[in-house]
Amino acid sequence: MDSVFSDTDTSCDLFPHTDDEDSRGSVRGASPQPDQQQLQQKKRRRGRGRSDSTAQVVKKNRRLKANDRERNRMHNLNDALDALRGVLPAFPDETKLTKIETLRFAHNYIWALSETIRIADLQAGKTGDPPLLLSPSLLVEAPSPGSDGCSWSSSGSSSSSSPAYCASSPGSPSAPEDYSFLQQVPVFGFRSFAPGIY
DNA sequence: TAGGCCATCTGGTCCT
DNA sequence: AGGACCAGATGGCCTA
Repeated sequence: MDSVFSDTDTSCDLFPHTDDEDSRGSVRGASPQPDQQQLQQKKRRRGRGRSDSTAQVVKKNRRLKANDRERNRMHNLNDALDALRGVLPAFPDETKLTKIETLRFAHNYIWALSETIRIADLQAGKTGDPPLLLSPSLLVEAPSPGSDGCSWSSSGSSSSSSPAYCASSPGSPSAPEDYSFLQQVPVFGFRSFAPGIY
């Protein structure tokens, strides 16, 4: 991963004498259309000499800065995705979830937890017990949201029940058998949940 | 080798 | 004007 970043970071600096179009043609386009190639050659020929005007330099610098920001933005997005992976129950085979799998799994995980709460509340209502937003059994049986503490609360947004769940749950890594309650939920099966759920 | 996944670059659009 | 966000394009890596 880091090597990839560093590679492209340096590649970012590998555009010392090319404007945007040139960089696209030479670096990205493995097989540009012949016409485009000719155009680019013409451009390059025309561009020799004084062509690297200050306007072009400014444009190039802006592009590089934009690339850098975009890279950071995507890194932030991936960090958030990693944090989400950390909160979700780990797979027994420890294969890293892909991005789309992470999102779908999170979706189903939240749904399953909501269902569990709903069912627990229903049962509490039947037995005459005081209705609990979060039943003790859920807190015992539910898998820990993550080993690195609770990131639910950091979102600080709409879901008011999540922090309570987190606060009551010791953030210890869960054994695979801890997820049995999730697998009882129809949608949940490790890796089998995914495509076409929503 | 084909297909999936990913990182990056890029230009366009919207927002501040 | 500059930054954030987005989608398309491209190439690399990995796996079945």
